[in-house]
This record gives sequence, structure tokens and C-alpha cells, in this order.
Amino acid sequence: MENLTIAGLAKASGVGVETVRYYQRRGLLAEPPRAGAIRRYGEGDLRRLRFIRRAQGAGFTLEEIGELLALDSGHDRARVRALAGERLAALDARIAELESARTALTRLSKACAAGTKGPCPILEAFER
Amino acid sequence: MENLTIAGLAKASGVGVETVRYYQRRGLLAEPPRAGAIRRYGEGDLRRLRFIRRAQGAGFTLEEIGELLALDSGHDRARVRALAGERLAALDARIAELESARTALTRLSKACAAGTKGPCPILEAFER
DNA sequence: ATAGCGTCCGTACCATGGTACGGAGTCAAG
DNA sequence: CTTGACTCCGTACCATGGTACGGACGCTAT
Repeated sequence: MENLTIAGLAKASGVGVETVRYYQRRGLLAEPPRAGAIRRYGEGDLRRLRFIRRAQGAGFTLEEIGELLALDSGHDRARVRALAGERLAALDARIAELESARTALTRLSKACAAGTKGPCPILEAFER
Repeated sequence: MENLTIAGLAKASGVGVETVRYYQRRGLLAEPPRAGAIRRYGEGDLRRLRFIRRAQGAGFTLEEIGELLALDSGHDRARVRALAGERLAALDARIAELESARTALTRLSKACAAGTKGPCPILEAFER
């Protein structure tokens, strides 16, 4: 798994080649050593890239992810906890919102399934 | 609550004035009757606007919302159910993802709180 | 040694969902 | 009847997170 080319790394982490280059430009991924002009990536890069994807899934922006990465193996625990706490609160709020949306959609689906004539109450489905 | 100006409508629905105009351009909101040159909005517009916000919260894009609005009081139940079902599946996937992110973040927070020396295991926190 | 694919780079472009600008017109209060 | 807040409009701009382009160069197999 070591000594990946940019395409290998991209495929292994599930992003596009251009995205890898983009992350390097953004400073999220280090410029790797090169064999000639060709970039050579290792396990570390792969883990970092996977981290970026997962953190993105958690709702962190690329900028925040950059900060987390900078903080990693740093010693600013307070800052780390602050970021995590912030995100946790936002996450809880978002989860709650999605669940309420889920309820509304389920209601809509049911109302819409029951009967074959007339319109489904779409607007109403989302009223609190 | 009837006979709102654009600013009144915007405030009542929690969006900006420019956003209302934008939604009109996108066809999400009808062009209301005017008193002279000034737009006059009513309850219906307000409900529609609130619907847009809630549907957005459910992860619908503005384009999809436009379709839903067009479908409302239409009779294409199959299409409505299809859209709702699609969104429901996406919603469930997203909720699951957020919950897993939540677990990771909680783990990070705890690990980071326990002890005051050395780095917090940030990268590790997101490893499966 | 040449084909064919991968990589290099900078720069331009894209989609989404707004937000800002600026000059002109409108309306209600003082 | 002026002042100040609000509205009108088109058009331009913004942030985020990429994606595409195109010409030059590098590797590898035939």
C-alpha cells in the first residue's frame, strides 16, 4: 500500500485526483516526496485523507478540518475540546432537525399512499 | 398578518429580503399582486416560504422543492411518493452518518479531557 | 523508439444558495 | 413638502468544495 501514485491514493480514499491536488493547495495534505516529478504517497497520506472525509461527514468545513489537523499532535487540548464541543452541539441540532424532517416525510408518504384521488397534502406535511 | 411588504414577509419567515426576491426569480414563490410598484404578500406566501425553509432542512434542494411545490395540489401521487421516499432514504443515511460522527466526536472529547499532557488523538478519533 | 497512459502545472470554470450594490422611485410622518 | 426608511430593478459578486482543460513531460510495454 506504500508508494502510491496520486491516482492510487485517490482511488484508495474515494476521492478524485483533482481533489487530492486541491487539498494540497488548501494545505490539508502535505506535499509528498517525489520520484522525479511524480508524487509518491504513503499510508499516512491515506489515513489523513480518510480522516478528512470522515470529518467532513461530521459537518466540519475544510477550514475547520485544517485546524484540527494542525492541532493534531499539538498540545492545545482546550482548543480541541472547544472545536469538538461546538461541532457536537451543531451535530445534535442537525440530527434533531433531520429527525423532525423524517417525521414530516413519513407523514407525507402515508397520507399520499392512502387513497388514489385528489392531491397529497405536501405543504401541510411540513407544517408544525 | 395580511398585506405584508417584502421586508415584513422576510422577517416573518426568517429569511432576507434579497432571498425572497431570489426565490421569486427561481420560481419558488409567485410574483404577488402589487399596490403600485410595491409587492403585497399574504398568508399563503408566508406558509409557502416556511415550507421552503422546512423542506430545505429536510435536505431537499431548491430545485426539488420547486418540483414539490408544483406537485402540490396536483394529482401525481406516484411522483410525490417517489420524491418523499428518495429523500427519506437519503435522510436515514445522513442521520446514521451524523450519529457515527457524533460517537467519534464524543470519544475525542473524552479522550481529550482525560489528562492534560500530550496530544489528543484527533486522527484516531475518526478511525473506524 | 514510439504508442499510450499517467502525471505535471496553472488557470478557468462549475453548481448551489444566496448577498451586495447603486441609482431611482415611493410612502408616511412631521 | 422634505426627510428618512423602504422598495424597485438588473447585474455583479461571494463562499464552499470541488471539476475540467490543455499542453508538456514521464514511465512502461511492445
